Parts: sequence; structure tokens; C-alpha cells
Amino acid sequence: MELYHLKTFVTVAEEGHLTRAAERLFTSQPAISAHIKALEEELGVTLFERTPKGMQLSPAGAQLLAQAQRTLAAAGDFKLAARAMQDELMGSVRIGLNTDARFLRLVELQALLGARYPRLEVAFLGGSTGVNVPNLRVGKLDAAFISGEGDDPLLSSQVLCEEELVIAAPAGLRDQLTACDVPALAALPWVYTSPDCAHYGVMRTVFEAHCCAPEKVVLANQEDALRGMVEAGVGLGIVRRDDMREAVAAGRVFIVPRQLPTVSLRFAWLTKRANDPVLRAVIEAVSTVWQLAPEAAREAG
Amino acid sequence: MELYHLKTFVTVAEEGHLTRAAERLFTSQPAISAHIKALEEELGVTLFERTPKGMQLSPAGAQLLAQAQRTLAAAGDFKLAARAMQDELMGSVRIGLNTDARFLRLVELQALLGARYPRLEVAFLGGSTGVNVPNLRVGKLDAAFISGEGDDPLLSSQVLCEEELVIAAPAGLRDQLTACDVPALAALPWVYTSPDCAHYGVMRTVFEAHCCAPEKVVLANQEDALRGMVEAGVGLGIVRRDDMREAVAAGRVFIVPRQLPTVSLRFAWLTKRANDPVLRAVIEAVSTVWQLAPEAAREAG
DNA sequence: GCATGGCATCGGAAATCGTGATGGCGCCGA
DNA sequence: TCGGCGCCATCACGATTTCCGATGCCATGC
Repeated sequence: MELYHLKTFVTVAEEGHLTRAAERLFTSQPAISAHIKALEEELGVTLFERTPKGMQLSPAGAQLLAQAQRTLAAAGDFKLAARAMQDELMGSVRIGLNTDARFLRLVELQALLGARYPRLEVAFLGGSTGVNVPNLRVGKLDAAFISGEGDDPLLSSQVLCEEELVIAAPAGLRDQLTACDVPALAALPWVYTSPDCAHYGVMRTVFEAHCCAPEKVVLANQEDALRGMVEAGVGLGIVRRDDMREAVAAGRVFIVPRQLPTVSLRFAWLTKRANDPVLRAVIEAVSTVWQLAPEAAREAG
Repeated sequence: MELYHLKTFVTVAEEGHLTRAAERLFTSQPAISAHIKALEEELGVTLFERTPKGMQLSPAGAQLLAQAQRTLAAAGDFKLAARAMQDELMGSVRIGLNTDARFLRLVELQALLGARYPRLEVAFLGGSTGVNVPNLRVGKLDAAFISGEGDDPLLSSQVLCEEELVIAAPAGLRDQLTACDVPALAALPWVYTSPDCAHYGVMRTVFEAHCCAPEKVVLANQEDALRGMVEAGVGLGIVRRDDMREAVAAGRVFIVPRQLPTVSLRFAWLTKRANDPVLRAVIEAVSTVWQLAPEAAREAG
């Protein structure tokens, strides 16, 4: 028993004639005659009384008609639902964060994704560059914001902006900071990040160029934790300039006048998953939010 | 899109492998691969993600799975319902009556039909032999009780019993009925029936044999009406003997001691509909109630 | 009595479906 | 690192099903 049997059954019941039903179904009368016959034989029930005027539903056929229509309706719903979602992007995407939401423009990204793809489930998972990269590799994340060069061979990424880094110092240390040369800075207490963070690389670069190492006091893996400690007077730290504006204006912190190399904020994903339409949509949305041309996406070095 | 596509879809979703699904469906792996492919192409939706471990439902496929199962369930219900009623007698039958229910053993007949065929709708429609026969011919009745010879060429019938008829007279006429010869009877007032009633034929036969005609007073088409009029003293009438026992015992009526020919009570139907299973079942039930051998059914003369 | 309209049946053509073999692709263990 | 393995996609061919046109039968209506 197949759907076309049921379709024929219902049509014949509605039309009352094999001939008319055949016209409505764009086929021949013998064909639907065979459909009805096959259905009746399979079910062991005579569905119609054959009269000289046409096909009249038997009592059993009348009872079964409703269920046949229900079945066809269910099939129609199925098809309709499928058609409705044929172009719609579905699924879920897990995006790793490496810094605060405002800087990453998450609200705008979420708004854009929500408007374009209402059935897409987006999860923003807090973290850091250091944890995001391995999570990408093992599939715990689908995409992530990272800072640095993006030189992982398995990852692709696009640059969103250059982060301007500065050395921030607590106001309480201003007296000890008469000279701003590197060795003097190294002698002061530092709040440092984990080695897998791009800021750590910047710090290391600066000090290694002068063959000295900073005085490490405490490790803060999370950016806001590091910033809080700097503001609280624990020590110096490397932060994004715009992240410190408020504290600088309030006088709790000052910026050491020394130029640092910038690091790239990137949006990264597993190269081999680049063809996933969900991923492509997210990348496209990120590009839009950061006002990049779509071709700005580039393979990782 | 056919049911087997949906069946394959659901099975693959449940098994997670084309190969296993193929085993469960007793077919080959390329076959169901083609099913899935055809379904996906028709719907424009990828239902599965192909992984090295097998087939994993895509988000769209997961959403559609439930509706596919609903459709299959509806189809299964349809089949089940059909199978359940494949041997069960259904439909409706209209049976014409020509006399009182007790004499026709309607309670027993109804009980038997109800027990054997719970889905059969039975309608007993009051009437008389005279109206039942044309109603049978035009299809207003499916079967009927009639009295007489059943010589209609379109009808078949079986004899249920012989009705013993008597001439009943009101007690008030006893004085005038000293002689019981036919001419004397003809001179008395008669309650007569319509010409299409078998009793009328009996009356006519009796009087025509003696070349005289009864004094007609009033026509009573319905048996109980005739009986009531006889009891009320309106005139003589021809009735079934056992129908008058009560009135005779009560002294309201007496029986004229004259032998009358009997008429046959028959159960009749349209010959060309004799193969209708519903009709056959009803005929069989009537035979049972009247304790006839099934082969007692005979063609009309 | 003939024309009409309805369904059932039949034989051949056409499309469909199923099968077995084959190939590509990841994964895993040696 | 390299076969072996499991899995799915594809192909060509054979078998089955399906469809069509023609025909026949039957009941009805004019």
C-alpha cells in the first residue's frame, strides 16, 4: 500500500467515477481501476460498490475514507514542513569568546543572526584565546573569537580589527615609575596572563627584546579579572586601551607611555568545516557586523 | 514521495546506518540510499549528515522525523482498521413489515442480527404486503415480509409459515348468522382490505366461487385496524386465527365455522440483489429464527 | 434497438525499482 | 605510516511494476 493508492481511493470517493478521478489525477482509467483493485485486495475489503452510474462507497469504504484522508493530510503536512525549511538555516552553533561581549559586538551579532535565521540556535561560550583554539580542534566549539596570529594549521580565520594594547599601571605605582624604560618596568610587579594568550606573547616580546623578565605576581586568565587587579593596585598589566578608558578617567589607573605591538582580533573556525552552511552564515554575519568585505576571510598561515 | 520513502527515512533515522536499515527492511543498501536521496531531492532538504560512522539526522531531519512517523502511524491505522472490518458485515438493511411484530418474531430476529453483526444497521419499516412489494422493486426496501404467493417475477422469497385465516364476526352479529353459507355471509357487512393484500385475495376467491360479492362497509389497510373494527362490531373480516384468540376468549368476537384457504407468510427480496452479503446474512438470520433449513429459500414462481 | 457512459480486462511499452559490484572516504590498529 | 575495515555513493543491468490504448461487457436511457 502506497500513498498513491490512498490518493486514488480518496479521489474516486470524491468524484464517484473512475473516469473523472482519472482526469483529476492526470492518468488513465485503467490505472486507477488497478489502484482500487490492488487496495481492495490487499485490505480484503471492498471499498466501492460498482454501479452502472459509477463507483459508490461501500459502508466499509465510507468508514475508511476518513482515515485515508488523515493519512494523506499527514503526508501533506510532512511535505509542507519540509518545503518550509528547505532554505531555512537550522541547527546550532557554539561560538567561543575571548573577551568581553561589548568589544566583540555580540549584541549586534546576535541581533543579526536572530533576524536572518530564526531557527538557528546560537550559543556564546565564555573563554579565552587559549582555551578556544583547542576546543575548536576537538569540536567543542564551531567558531571562536581569538587574538593573535591565527597560525594554527587546522584553523581558518578572518581579522576583525587590531587591538591596541597598552601597559596599564595602578595609580599607586606612579611614584615608582619615574623612568619608563623596560628594565625599570620589569622590576615592578606584574599581573600576567597564561602563555596561550596573545597578550602574554606581547609581554614576552617586549621584555625579551631587552633581555629581561617581568616580576610576575599573579596570573589572571580572564581579561576582566586582570583589569580588576590592575585597578586594585596589584601590579601592571597589558590590556586593551579602550578597555581602560574608564579607569584612566577615574584616576585609578594610568597608561605607561610606551608603544606596544598590536595583536589581531580574529574570528576562527576549523578549516575542514568551512563548507558547513551554518558556519558560513555565521562567518558572513560576523563580517557584516564588523563591516568587512566578505572576501576578507583568509586562510590561516 | 511514497510511504516507502518515509518508512526508509524513519528506519535509517532509528538505526543510524544505511546498512542496518537495509537489513531491517529486507532490502539492499543501495536501494535505501536511493530512497533517502530521492526524498532529499524532492523536499530540497538534507535529512542526514553523512559521517564516517553512518547517517546522522540533520537538524531539519530531526524536526521532520516526528511528522514522518505520524504519517506512517496514520497509514498503519488505516490498514489496521481495514483489516479489522474485512470480514465484518457492515451497512444497513431496511426490512418491510406487513403485520405485527410479535407474529413476525422481530425481537428474535433483531437479537440474532445484533449479536452476529454488531455493525449492521437494521431498520424495520411498518407497512403491508401491498406497499412492500413496490417498495422492494424501487429499492426503498431491501427485504420485506409479505403474504401471498410471491409471484412477482423480480422477487425471490422463502415461505416462513402458513397463515391460518378465519372469518371473524363481531359478537353482535351472532343472531344474524344462523346459516353460515356464503351468500348469507355476503349479505352481512364486511370490513375489507385493499386488493393488494393477500387476505383480499382469499376473500375474493371464496365469494367468486359462489358468484356473489360481499357487502363492503369500510376498508382497513392495516391489520390491527381491521381487527379493531371487527371487534367493535363494524362487520365481518378475514384475520389470522391466532390474532383473534384473545378477542374470541373475551366473547367480543366469534369465528365463523368455515374453512378458508391458507396464505403463505414470506420473506422476500429483489432477485438481482440476492448476492449482496448483507441481504444474504439477513435471509439466513430469518431462516434461523423461523427454524428453516437454509435451502428452504426458493425462487419466486 | 441502438447509442451512451460506466468499469474490467488484456497485452505490450515504458518507467521504476532493486541488485551486485565497485570506488572513495575516513578511521583505527599494527 | 600503512593496510584493513566500515560506511556510503554510484553505476549498469535485470526484474518488477506501472501505465496506456484498445477492447469487451453491462446497465441505462432515448
